[in-house]
Amino acid sequence: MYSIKQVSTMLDMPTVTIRAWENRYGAVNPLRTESGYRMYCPEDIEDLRWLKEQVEQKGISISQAARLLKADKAAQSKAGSFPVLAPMGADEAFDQLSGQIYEALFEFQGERANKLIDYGFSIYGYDAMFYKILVPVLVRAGDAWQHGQASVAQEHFITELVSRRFLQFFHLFPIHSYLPKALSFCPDGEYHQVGLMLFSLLLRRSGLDVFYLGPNTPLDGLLHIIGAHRIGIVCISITDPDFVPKVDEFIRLTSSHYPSVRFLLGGPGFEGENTTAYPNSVLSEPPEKWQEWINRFIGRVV
DNA sequence: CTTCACCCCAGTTCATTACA
DNA sequence: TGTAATGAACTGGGGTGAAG
Repeated sequence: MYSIKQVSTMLDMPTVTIRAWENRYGAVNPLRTESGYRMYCPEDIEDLRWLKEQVEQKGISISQAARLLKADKAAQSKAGSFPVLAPMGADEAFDQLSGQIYEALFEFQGERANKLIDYGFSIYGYDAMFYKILVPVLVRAGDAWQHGQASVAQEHFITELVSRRFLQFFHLFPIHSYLPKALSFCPDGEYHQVGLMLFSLLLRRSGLDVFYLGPNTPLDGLLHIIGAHRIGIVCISITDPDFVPKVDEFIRLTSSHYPSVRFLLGGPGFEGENTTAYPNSVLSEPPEKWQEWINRFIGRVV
């Protein structure tokens, strides 16, 4: 949860304007502390960001944008808009929603998938949505593609849409300037970014400023970025061991210019022995331990 | 067609009070 | 002491309608 000051900084909006939008148009309805202070959840921040975009980029008046937002939310909450979840355990509910999102995406029903995802965020919050619902969607899409049960187009469509939803959250978390900046990417030719994206999001949520370059990133020019922006940690993910020599060479070159930069290597491409000249940089922890690893890392650098 | 007064909308400022 | 809440008031832009 975030204070109005933090939201103001994140969205580059004066606090008075945020209050005016709430009081005049009911744009958002943040929770309050016992003393009456506003506390904004990620969904409130997303709503404000959406409203700001409508006003600034589409020229819609704030009153009209707020009406659109309310109408959209009312439509989403209408009975029948979403399958009513039968009484069940949390894991079953996660599996069911994850399955519904996957099936919608598999059928290229992007609008429906987005509404299901919005619905999930409003019900379960973002932690559960990431780990219990959206990550399984990505894993299932990857498996289906590998086993020939999904086409390349379907796998790309699913990955693209879910990735966009992930990356929206990059801008929501406050940055702690005392923490090192991170650069994360998959080298050119490597297109599988799911693990990298998840890890980068965790870094971002922990307060690091993350330069997320995504998949298929040419290595030329990265040295300049690392120097110009004083990058402290470089995260590289590959699924294919064939990329290891190229990555090793990049690390060697970067370390010769910037010895203090720390490298973090992840993905199936680094699994197994003797795949890289920098085995100490390989993140061997499973995804569920990544947050603990980051907490330990931050504890060491602060 | 132009001018002017009026109104509405949206953002901002200010004063006051209370909390962290 | 800085931050946040509330409410009133101010400001500027834009739309509208009457009068000339």
